[in-house]
Amino acid sequence: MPELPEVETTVQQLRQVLPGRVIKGLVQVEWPKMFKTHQPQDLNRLIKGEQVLDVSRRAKFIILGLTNNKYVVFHRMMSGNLFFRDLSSPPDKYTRFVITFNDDTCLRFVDLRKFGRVFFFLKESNLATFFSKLGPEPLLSNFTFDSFSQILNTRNGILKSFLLNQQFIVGLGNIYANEVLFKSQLHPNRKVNSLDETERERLYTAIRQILEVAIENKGTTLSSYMDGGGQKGRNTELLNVHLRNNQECKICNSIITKILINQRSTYFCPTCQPMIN
DNA sequence: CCACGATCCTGCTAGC
DNA sequence: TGCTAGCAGGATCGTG
Repeated sequence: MPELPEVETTVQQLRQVLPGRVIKGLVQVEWPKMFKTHQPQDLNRLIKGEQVLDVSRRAKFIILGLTNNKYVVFHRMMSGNLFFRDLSSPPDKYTRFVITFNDDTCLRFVDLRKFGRVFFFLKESNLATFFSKLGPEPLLSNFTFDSFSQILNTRNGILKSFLLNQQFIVGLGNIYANEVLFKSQLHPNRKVNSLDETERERLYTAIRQILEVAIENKGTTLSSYMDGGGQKGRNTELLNVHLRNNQECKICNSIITKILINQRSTYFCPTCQPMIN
């Protein structure tokens, strides 16, 4: 899926076009399993006539805030995209459902692998409950080094797995976890509780820098990711390790190595990220 | 608490 | 050329 930078990019763009529009209906539902809280026909009835007030993000979820305290939440998982289109624009392949608006525009959920998910909530409190198990947002000011360090204190698993677990910190996926570890000069198989103060600081700083730069570049496009207007991200060429196995490290010319951690491909430089414990 | 595997899907590509 | 195994940006659930 899109990770935090790709979700944030989409949210910023949808925020410019969706607020103020009135929902006409939910149509062209061709994969009902994506709807996790309501049947599509019920959701159609619940959102019809409501106006979009705002578009926001929590972790990798995209939230449409509607009138009457209604919230539609999307998760794009691995291959999902949200495209704002005119009704008359050419069809997007792999469109799984469409939310239409009164002015003949629409929002298309396009998702090759059909892993994407849709949720609906009827009060902000229910939305908060839904998000309650998520860790902190790494780019918010309340994500301080001290708070991060406290989370690290309670863990003793593998570092890469820790970064991918949304209960501890949200927004990182496989690409950016690999890139963050490279920038931090930390081996992905390090134990979380083995990091000293300096290493924790490097990790904390890298998380924020990697994500911020990726957002500035409107995300990373590997194959299917596109932003809300159907544009590719520009961050791809900045990748230092992800998908670069058997290529030279841009810093030290060592050969980038690929290993598996939790069934996920993990790329690192054995020289810049030595295994010490 | 943690690790690991299976699962949900489709398409692309590397290798034979 | 044609087939197939393996892999892909994520998350959840069950088992040990």
